[in-house]
Amino acid sequence: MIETTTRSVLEKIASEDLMEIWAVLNSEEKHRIIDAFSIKTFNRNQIIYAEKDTPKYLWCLLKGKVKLYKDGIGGRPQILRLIRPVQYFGYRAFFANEPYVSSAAAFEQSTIGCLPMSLVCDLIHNNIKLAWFFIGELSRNLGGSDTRLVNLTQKHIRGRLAEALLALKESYGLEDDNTTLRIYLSREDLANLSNMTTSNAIRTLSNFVAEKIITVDGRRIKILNEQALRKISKFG
Amino acid sequence: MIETTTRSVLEKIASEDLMEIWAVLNSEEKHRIIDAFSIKTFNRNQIIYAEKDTPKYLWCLLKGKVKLYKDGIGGRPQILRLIRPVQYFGYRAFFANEPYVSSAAAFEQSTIGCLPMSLVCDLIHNNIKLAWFFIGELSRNLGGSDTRLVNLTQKHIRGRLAEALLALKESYGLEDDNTTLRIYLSREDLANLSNMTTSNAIRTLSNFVAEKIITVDGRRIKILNEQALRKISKFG
DNA sequence: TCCAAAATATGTTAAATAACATGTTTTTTC
DNA sequence: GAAAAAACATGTTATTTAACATATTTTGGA
Repeated sequence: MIETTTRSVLEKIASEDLMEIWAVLNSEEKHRIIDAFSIKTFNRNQIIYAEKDTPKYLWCLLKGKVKLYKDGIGGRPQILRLIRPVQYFGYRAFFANEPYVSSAAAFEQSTIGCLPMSLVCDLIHNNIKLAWFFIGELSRNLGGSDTRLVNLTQKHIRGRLAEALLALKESYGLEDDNTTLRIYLSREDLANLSNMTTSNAIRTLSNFVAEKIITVDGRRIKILNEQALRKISKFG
Repeated sequence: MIETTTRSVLEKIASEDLMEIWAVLNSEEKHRIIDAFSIKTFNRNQIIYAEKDTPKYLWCLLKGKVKLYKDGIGGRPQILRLIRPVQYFGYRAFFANEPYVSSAAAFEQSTIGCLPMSLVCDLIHNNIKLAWFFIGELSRNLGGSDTRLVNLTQKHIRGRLAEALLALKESYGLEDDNTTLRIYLSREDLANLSNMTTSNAIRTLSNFVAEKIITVDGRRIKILNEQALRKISKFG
């Protein structure tokens, strides 16, 4: 039964982040959520929703890693945002009352919960705190998007790649060795994150290795000199 | 007295857009707004607020034209959004609980109302519709910002300039002749809107004139062939 | 009205980056 | 385990765009 599954998965997650949103609800409302909440598994590179789709659900990444991206000129994708557990996504277009302008896909196998937006709207009407949660999230995302716009348009290749590596660290953290990025991206994804061709991502990555700023072993990237990365990112 | 001024200016504006937000308030709440509302005039190029400032007010453009922009590498500004009457702005950073990441300045002499955000927050707590208004605005802006990111990074110069001209038409409309843009931007502002150097904005504008897509008379731009502009913008 | 400053215009050169070509390695699939 | 496909790597060339240089025109003050 879905309900049982939901409960057990949610209990395993046990994240304050996840729960703090719903903490404001009363017991009856919480039951409505648990009943409506369904959990799906997405495989590596599987699309969760696509541009132009009609938004219906609030998605919640429970486990795994997800990218929001948008296909541009000639279908060239640009990664817009990185989603980590436990974050909500996919609600913007619904709130704007438009079709999705971007797509979501799993970087790796991911466990994702979803809740009908109609229910979310119902709950917002009775819980101003839920409204505040979304106002805050949207505001932070918009600030990030504006900053990213300037960074991606004005920085040179090295600056953009350095920034992307720092963003990956920020979003997904490091392994226990405290140097290895806890995400393994293809060179293509790395390029789509940094607005450059795959060839240039490979080349620039090699340059960073030659300069002993990072090491690369397949898709495993170790950050040796974060200070240098910050400098390159800042200078542009 | 400010109150009198406020009333008289607001009566002149008489915009449904402006009022529909506050329509949900009761009489006592409306009085609180009118008392707290103050109206300022900004001259051409005058800065309304600057990056890193602490946000305190909800701004409302009553008359004139305003740009939101962000200084990037080497101080090169990028225009992020165009504000027209009657639109609200400057609230995002407050809601995100961060300093401003962008600045606002008047393109031309503008009349702008402002209201303490603390009051806005108070009102939101009692009026879920006000919360919905901001959720909607933030959501539409975020979608626009994501789309703009891809356009500015992937389109070539001609595409970016064509897009900028269409955006200017969209935001500020045309004069009575139904061809002349109702805004007179410097080539520099046009460049900062389209992510290119001033020289390239001038050059590309000249090319469009040579191709009979537009005419230029000083800062007065007439759109002769909007279809062509759309094609150039779309192709990239 | 004249001067200085800013804005506009245009040509030339240099730098950054994409596009293309080609080979190698790794991964997937049957 | 072999074949095919995908990913990675690297060199070369072409294109796009910025940077620079230098006039010319317009604008805003004294």
